[in-house]
Amino acid sequence: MKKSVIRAITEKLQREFVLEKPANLFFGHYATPIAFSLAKELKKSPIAIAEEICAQFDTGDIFKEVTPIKGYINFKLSEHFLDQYATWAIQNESLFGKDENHESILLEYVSANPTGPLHIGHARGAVIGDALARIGQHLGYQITTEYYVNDAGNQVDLLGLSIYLAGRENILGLHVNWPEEFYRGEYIVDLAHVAKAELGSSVFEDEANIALLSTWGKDKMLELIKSNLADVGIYFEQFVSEKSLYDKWDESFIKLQQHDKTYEEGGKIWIRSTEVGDEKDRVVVREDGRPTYLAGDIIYHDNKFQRNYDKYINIWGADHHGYITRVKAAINFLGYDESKLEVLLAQMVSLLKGGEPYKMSKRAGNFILMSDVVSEVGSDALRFVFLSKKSDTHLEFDVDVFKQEDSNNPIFYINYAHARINQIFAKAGKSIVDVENVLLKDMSEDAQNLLFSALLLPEVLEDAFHSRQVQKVTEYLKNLAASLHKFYNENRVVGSAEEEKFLKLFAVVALSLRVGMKLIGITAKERM
RNA sequence: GCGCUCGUAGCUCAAUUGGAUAGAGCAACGGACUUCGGAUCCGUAGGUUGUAGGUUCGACUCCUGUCGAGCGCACCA
Repeated sequence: MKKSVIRAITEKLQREFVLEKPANLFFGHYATPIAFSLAKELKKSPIAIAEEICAQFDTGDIFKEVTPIKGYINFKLSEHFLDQYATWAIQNESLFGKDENHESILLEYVSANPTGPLHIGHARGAVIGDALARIGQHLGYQITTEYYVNDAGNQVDLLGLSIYLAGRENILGLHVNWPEEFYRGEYIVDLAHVAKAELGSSVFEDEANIALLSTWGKDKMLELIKSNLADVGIYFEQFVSEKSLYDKWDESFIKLQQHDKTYEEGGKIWIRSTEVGDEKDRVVVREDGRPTYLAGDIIYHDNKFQRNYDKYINIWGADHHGYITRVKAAINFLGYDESKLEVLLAQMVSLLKGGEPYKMSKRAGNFILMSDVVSEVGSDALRFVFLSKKSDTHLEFDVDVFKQEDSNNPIFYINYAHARINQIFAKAGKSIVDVENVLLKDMSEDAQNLLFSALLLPEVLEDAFHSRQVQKVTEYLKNLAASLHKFYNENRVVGSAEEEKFLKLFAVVALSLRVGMKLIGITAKERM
């Protein structure tokens, strides 16, 4: 819809312009403030320019009216145009909102350490990444989703040690001196019991088995993470193991050396990240020859860029923000265009329970499991809460309040609108094919506005994806549902003279609700 | 101390990325059905967009200062 409008206006103006939607539909469906920017150039008042431009347009197929108001140029679409689009949309549901972008994008998200179950903070990035992937794919982008598995390093070792010690204490009944840092939480003890069943309790008798328990535990945790994700309908196309990339270190290291971006000092190898604004240079290989985490990420991003995507999106928890400069530096030093990497930060989620703050930490056992919240409120509600907020705002909510949400939950509100439309069709004894060719003309202003809103989904999706702000979709769905409920309360459908027109109109609304919900990972209900 | 993110109605959040009168939901109050499902709708009230400047036709949005919150500031990941 927007594209047709832009094409028609470009034909007349022969120049770039900003097209926006007026705050109030009373002005028109679309508007452009171009007269303001032309004012200086033409040395005339915006109001005069707007009037002149409007005179160039003749009302025809697309526009019913083109009017200047206070310097803005407003476009009102013709019913004929809206009706044609509506008919097409109803008859081509699977194509509605589709587009033909060809950009290829590698989307990496979640990538939580395989040392424990996912917690509520991970869920935010997970849900946002998944929605972006769904929307992007719908718009034609070639999106590959990927999970980077940190299966090497201290954290995994610590997991093995924690299971080992938990086994000694809980299964062998031995006294254990716990180190300062280890993984707490009952899942470690559970793991120890599973280890006993699968590996035998003797595994806890020799500390040489810690390495085995690390690998074993990591695999178990990855399985658990996958099932946590599956519970909210998230499936990754690829998992990339950090460990498996270490073979390629030499290759990446040579590139860095060739560009003179590393140096040796104190027996360690450093990367010159200060050259591109980092606070200090970073160690990539320790004195004992073990690579640091950053080395792993350098190889990984080298590997990513070799796969030659048009763009790379990483969704990280906001606590990793300080890491962006380093990784971008590395990408630059490897000889790639670091602007192709976009890092979206999912801000911290602060949870309250009964007004008490919850401190979330993976190392302490005191965090809220994503799976607990999902089983309490369901996947749909969890998704909707996270998708309704910009990812970079600090989000705070009380679990108890979240649990209470039932009829006040916006999901119910939207589903109700969708189910309601189905009920009306049933009541009228008609189906969509009976009304899809009805001409939508001479409708009230309200009906036309509702139709226009319902047809906006494609451009909302485009906007949401471009700006990487999925809350635009949930916001749209809430508004569309509200418009439907309002219209329903003010207009009798079944039995009225305009029954068929309204049914067709409602069919378009239901279509947008259904497609929009599907793209945020929620299935619209036919009845409630 | 330095850096990143954020600060909008009592609460939780939007605001077409620099555009027209800053909008929703919750909470509060007052209304609307012998109903196409009231799980809905209508109305009232609620704001100096943390604060002080600046940029311009125009600022919640951009710049500078300042206050406050969260998170970082590893040879952990």
